[in-house]
Amino acid sequence: MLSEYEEQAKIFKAFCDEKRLQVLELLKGGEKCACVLVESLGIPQSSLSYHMKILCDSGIVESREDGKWTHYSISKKRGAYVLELLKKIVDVNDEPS
Amino acid sequence: MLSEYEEQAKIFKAFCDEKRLQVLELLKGGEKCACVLVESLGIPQSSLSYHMKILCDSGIVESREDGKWTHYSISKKRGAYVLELLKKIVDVNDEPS
DNA sequence: TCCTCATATTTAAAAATTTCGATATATTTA
DNA sequence: TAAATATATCGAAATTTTTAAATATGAGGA
Repeated sequence: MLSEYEEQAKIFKAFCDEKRLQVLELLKGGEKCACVLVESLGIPQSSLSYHMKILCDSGIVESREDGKWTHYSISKKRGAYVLELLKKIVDVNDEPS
Repeated sequence: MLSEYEEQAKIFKAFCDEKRLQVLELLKGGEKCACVLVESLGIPQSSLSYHMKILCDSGIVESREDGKWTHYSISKKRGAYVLELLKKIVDVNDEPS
């Protein structure tokens, strides 16, 4: 079981890598198959698979299996959650005047 | 010069480490001196300094020198910027119905 | 000036992450 | 059933990040 900070760190890991940000940009346009992502990023299939695992583990990306294919998409619900989380982190408690 | 994705990845690096999340939590309560942060986190001074550099490089934390002391605080402006950035990343373009 | 204190930087080692070829698994097609 | 295809996983190497002791810098205070 992870501590709260470890949990949060894991979520934000999704966003602190160039390749993963590229994937997210592509998924913004809608669900994509792994084969499309491999092609677009120009990296080996196993490398993409590694990054997709991290994205899915963070919860920001969901996968849907369809026969041989795996389709990935951004989880709107998780996106909203992560936004709220970040808001709590960066919103400073203003000192009472 | 960094690519756009590298730039963004660098910003989010601030949030993907347990120690740095702890620091941010402490800074939520207002500006803190490095000595207070070292004490609270219970890590060597050089380690704190390392993490503070990453936080400052990402822009989310600002430092203010006052004689021997360095005081750190969360940048509200940068916080708002990072929130907007994340919003753009996770907000899916809905398909037209 | 000399000493002490707060912090940054250097350095080397340790740990974690990333890469990518090879292999495994599962599904569709011939 | 055999071959081809899509993807996941393994394993080793490469790279990056993190740690922490040692050292450097620079600002008071004696």
